Amino acid sequence: MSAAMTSDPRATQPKYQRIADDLKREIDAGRYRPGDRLPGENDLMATYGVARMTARQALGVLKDEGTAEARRGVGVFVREFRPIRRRGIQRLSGRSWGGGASVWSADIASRELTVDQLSVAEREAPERIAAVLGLKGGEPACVRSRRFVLDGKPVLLSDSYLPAALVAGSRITDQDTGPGGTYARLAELGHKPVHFQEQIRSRMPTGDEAERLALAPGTPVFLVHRTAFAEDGQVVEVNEMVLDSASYILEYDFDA
Amino acid sequence: MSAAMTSDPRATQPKYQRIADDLKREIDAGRYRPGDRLPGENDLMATYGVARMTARQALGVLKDEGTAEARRGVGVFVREFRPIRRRGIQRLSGRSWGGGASVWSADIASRELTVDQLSVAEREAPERIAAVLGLKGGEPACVRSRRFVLDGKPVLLSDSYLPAALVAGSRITDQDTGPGGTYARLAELGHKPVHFQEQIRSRMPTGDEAERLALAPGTPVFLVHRTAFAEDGQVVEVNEMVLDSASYILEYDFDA
DNA sequence: GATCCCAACATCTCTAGACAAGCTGAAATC
DNA sequence: GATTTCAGCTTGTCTAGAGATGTTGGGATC
Repeated sequence: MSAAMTSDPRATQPKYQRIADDLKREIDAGRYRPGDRLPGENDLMATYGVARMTARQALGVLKDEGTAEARRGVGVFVREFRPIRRRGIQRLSGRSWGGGASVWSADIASRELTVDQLSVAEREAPERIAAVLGLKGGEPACVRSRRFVLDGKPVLLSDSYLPAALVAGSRITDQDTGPGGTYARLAELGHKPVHFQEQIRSRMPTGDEAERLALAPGTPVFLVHRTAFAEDGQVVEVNEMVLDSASYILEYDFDA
Repeated sequence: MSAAMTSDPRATQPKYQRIADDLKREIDAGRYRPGDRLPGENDLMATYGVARMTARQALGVLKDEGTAEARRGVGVFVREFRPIRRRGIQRLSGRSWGGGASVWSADIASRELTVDQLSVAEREAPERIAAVLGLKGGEPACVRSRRFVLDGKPVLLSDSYLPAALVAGSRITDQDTGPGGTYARLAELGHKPVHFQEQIRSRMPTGDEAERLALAPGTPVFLVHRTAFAEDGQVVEVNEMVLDSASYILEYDFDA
């Protein structure tokens, strides 16, 4: 979507998007600095010859992104803290505050974390997963369910879903975790995951979860729902994880 | 139903907001479930007697929140992965952070997250905080404790620690959240935070936390420990937060 | 000098249309 | 029966206005 932006400005791109891009470009170039006033609705109407709603929509893009903020009766201003480039590193560390054993880094290289239960199947995914993966009409998914242990203690349940069509005929189903695991295989198939989104919830475990993770009573679990996107924006994997909150802390780094 | 629309006994609320609230209420009540189709633009125009742009704006509120998604040519649907059951969920995404009205960004700005309890003091910080901040020998920290409410429900407790020497004489202690908040002030003082690290834990709340957040029994809390670094690597702020896990989902985006 | 009022200006809300673009299902065709 | 076409639905984009509401600064008043 954004690829066509720079390469083909003539392509049917909404006016409001073009105006928003122009503004962002000028901000990036330092023409407008944090705290500066941006052209307002009236300015954009005059400059670009568009209607108020269109100018508003353009400014709305910047507002939604957090790049700009409007002060009613005053004007639109560049915000002090612009959106980050979301280049975070994901780490799942065991215990201790200052960062102890990093068991999971960006390249998903696992150290002491090992798999002790594994099942692979091709079947229909739950509705919520299928929707995210873009599977229609009972199209099957490749499902890998795993349990991970750390120092002999089970700490993580993971269900990984991939579109079956994506991995048809490959040996991805046999792959274990590790540097040469799922993601490397996806890359070989031309579907290298380059962007990730994680949603984290917390709740009390179900009876089954408590048993499989050998949880002490009163220990909540993390639910991590990760979506992996390829370069073209396609969802190539959905991973649902249940983590023992007594064994894990989640760590994220990012820049302003 | 439309009778209530015409007269506004309470403060005049925008039509689009009222319509959006109606929809959200019905979703919360289970009248529309995830995956269900919502009334579209035409439906809302007919039901509420508003123009298309107004109906669109109402649906835009749900879209921005992540409650609903529109499929062009098809309709508007309740999302599978809603931020949360109830309406007050926030995204604490990396994206949001940097964009932030100091702390929370665009999302929250449009969603009435307000401070309802505030205390500022200069005192010694707990050991673990003082260590991270690099304070020695009882050097004091500036501590801002806040409780945030969303739609009248308390959802977040926040303790922010800054080296007192860093903010001596400034009015940072008076600042509230918002565009000109703590981070903007730090930037003015030459200690602009540029890098962040977050550690997330989950556990059952203490009695005090449960009371202050009005938690339902069996609801765990998130603990977010955020460290903010300036350009030179110095730690300029430590923020410890307790979040109602029933009201919040944490969301992170990152690239490989 | 201090206070109040107000006009100018900004964003916000809303209208009543219009056409474009994408999806779906049914009818027509092969 | 299988395929293609197309009408009718949907959301997306856009216009040219209008009034409401909030902010600001200057001028008149006290």
